[in-house]
Amino acid sequence: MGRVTRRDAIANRERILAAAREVFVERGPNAPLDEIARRAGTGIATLYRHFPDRSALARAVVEAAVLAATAAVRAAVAAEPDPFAALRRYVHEALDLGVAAVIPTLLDSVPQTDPALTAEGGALLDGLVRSAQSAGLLRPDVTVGDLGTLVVRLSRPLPGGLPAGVEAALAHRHADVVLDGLRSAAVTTVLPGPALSFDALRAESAGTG
Amino acid sequence: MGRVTRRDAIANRERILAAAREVFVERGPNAPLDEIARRAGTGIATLYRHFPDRSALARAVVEAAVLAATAAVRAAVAAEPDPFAALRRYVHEALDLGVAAVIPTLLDSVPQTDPALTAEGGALLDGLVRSAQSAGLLRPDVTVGDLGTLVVRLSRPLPGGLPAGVEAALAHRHADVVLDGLRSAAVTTVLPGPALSFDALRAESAGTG
DNA sequence: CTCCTTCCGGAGAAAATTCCTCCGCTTCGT
DNA sequence: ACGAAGCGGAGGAATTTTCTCCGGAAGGAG
Repeated sequence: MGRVTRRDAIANRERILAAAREVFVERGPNAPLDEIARRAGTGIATLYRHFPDRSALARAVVEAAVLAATAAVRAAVAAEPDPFAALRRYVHEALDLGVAAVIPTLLDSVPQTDPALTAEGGALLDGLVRSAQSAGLLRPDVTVGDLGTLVVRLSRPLPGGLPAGVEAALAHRHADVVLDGLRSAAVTTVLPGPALSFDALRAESAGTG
Repeated sequence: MGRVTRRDAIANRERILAAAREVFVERGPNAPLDEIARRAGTGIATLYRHFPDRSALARAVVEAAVLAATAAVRAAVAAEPDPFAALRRYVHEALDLGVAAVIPTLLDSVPQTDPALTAEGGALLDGLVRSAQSAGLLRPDVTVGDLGTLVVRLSRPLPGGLPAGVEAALAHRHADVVLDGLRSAAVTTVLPGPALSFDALRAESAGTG
């Protein structure tokens, strides 16, 4: 009894996930599912067939995003011996994947996510930050939380609707400005305000909706 | 015939404008007007009384935002002889005013805005950028467009709903990172991608909706 | 303090949007 | 070429959003 899934079905599922990632980032966790289907180039019924309701779709999007981000950190660490270079590679890669902003957007629409899911990527990134700081390459007053939220800021599309190509090019451009600001050599003032880890950020965000 | 406007009416108008600024930034140009009224602490009828329709409200919000931003540049120039310090002051002030992100959000929902409105602020900021670059303080490969869009990235609330205080503190913190990355001393690579002025940005954004 | 004018708030009908299922047709894989 | 799996879109139900109407509250002049 070959339990086979058809190729077009797999491809559609993939395109729906990608479209959902974009639309959720642009329009928030309550974005209309019709628009996701439209952007994926499928009918709305296909979306409902693959994901019985919004929360199932959200869950799948978050899971895919976290896995992709984790893989990107792992790849960056493997490819670059210099920890700051690894950080830099990760940031640009995360922008290309378009994977960062959707995670905080959907995390609290997705109850009881497995904490093990985010653990590995968080730990890897944290290690990268620490070793870049030990090597004197990354300014000592930033945290993993800053890194993550800066990438979120960089990867959200700007309001006003730029064409995708310009949007992406600007993001990489601005990432390089931010990365230059993150080097130890760039420090001119000690950063104000709360130095929050990922966990502290999640704890804070419990308060407001 | 004292043509007087009552004080509570003026106060309500102001609170609606402030709420609209926030809500438009968070939920986009089609945000429900009910939510704006609710956040302003007024009834929905009061909103409609002051602003006959969505586009009148949007127009008023944009106008107020542009005027406030222009005043902020002017004040920064007046207060700081050092052009980079003026830039820095402007960035932080713009974050406090919460005024940057709403402009691109609403600009194309507001047809036929007076170009003279944005002209002064744009010219002032452009002059500031140029003189900071001439003085060798600001990296030469950034444009006013970069400045503006970076401030937009910094002033949008992060997805996931942090409490307002944390949100603001993080924004100022990240602004300092970005500002350090904008100094001439920070340059490690030439910035990739398009170096767009404000006008070029507006021209680009005509394409996609 | 009182009266008149201006303004406010919320109810609720109408309009618009969004959800989500059903079923005839298409495409895949063998 | 046949059977099974998957697809798309129509369309009614449910939800959200718009926007007006009017009884009552609140500001301000005298």
